Amino acid sequence: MKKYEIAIFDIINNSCDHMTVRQIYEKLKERYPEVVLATVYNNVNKMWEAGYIRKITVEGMPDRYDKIQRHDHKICRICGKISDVCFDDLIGQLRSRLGEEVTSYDLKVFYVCDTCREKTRQ
Amino acid sequence: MKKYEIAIFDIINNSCDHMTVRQIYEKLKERYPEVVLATVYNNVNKMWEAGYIRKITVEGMPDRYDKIQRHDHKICRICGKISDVCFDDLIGQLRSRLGEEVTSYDLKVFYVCDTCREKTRQ
DNA sequence: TAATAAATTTAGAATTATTCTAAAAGAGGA
DNA sequence: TCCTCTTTTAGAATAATTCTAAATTTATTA
Repeated sequence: MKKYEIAIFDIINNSCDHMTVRQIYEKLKERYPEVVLATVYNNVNKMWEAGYIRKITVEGMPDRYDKIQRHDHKICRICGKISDVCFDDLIGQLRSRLGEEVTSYDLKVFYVCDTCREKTRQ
Repeated sequence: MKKYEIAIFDIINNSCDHMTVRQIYEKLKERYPEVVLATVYNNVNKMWEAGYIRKITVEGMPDRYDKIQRHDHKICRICGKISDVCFDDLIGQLRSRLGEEVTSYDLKVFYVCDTCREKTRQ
């Protein structure tokens, strides 16, 4: 039986962050100090291929993993913080433009978060 | 005067592909065989920071660079091919939902290209 | 124009993320 | 128990990217 798959799945699903493999690994080590980084890579890759989790890629950062349910992301241009945000589902519009072979989409909105706006203000 | 900046900028703007640093470098070497990879990294980084070019990041691929003018991308789920596509500008909608601090967005549509659909069919 | 300052380029090492490989460890069934 | 299949591990390998310091080029200015 897979020892870590469920644990990793839970970490991804119960965090409001969007965690990198390294962060998942650190978190997992709190409960299983003996676990190894490659195991996390193995598991997230399989789960991602199987469609249980979502991968989000932002320029200059390592890949992050996220729960699967539909939502979008806003990313602070300055500090890179990623937050969930949910716009209307565009899949219908996109399909009517491109055809049925559209399977999904990825929408990231860049903005400046409150903290960074304050800092820049002075 | 910068020797390579304009050349690199032209390569990015005149290609219909979305080139990786490596590809830009190979292309640039056709004209300047002595150029070095780090130079391409230096230049694309500066141009990206200055906002002259766009960076596009897709999971599992190295970063790619693109012209700045507004457009979206469709990416084949199977072979990874990236093409330009232009949907209506969403910036207004996004701002009205999130506020004026929205600066830009990135929309990628995943689909299955004709070639890959054929292959999968059999 | 010579001297100096500033920016760019280069070479190569260093870092980081990720994948790969082969061996070790588990688990379940015959 | 023996065998097979899967997961985990350790660590090497790869690939993308950044960093550093030196060399070269370009710009500035006295």
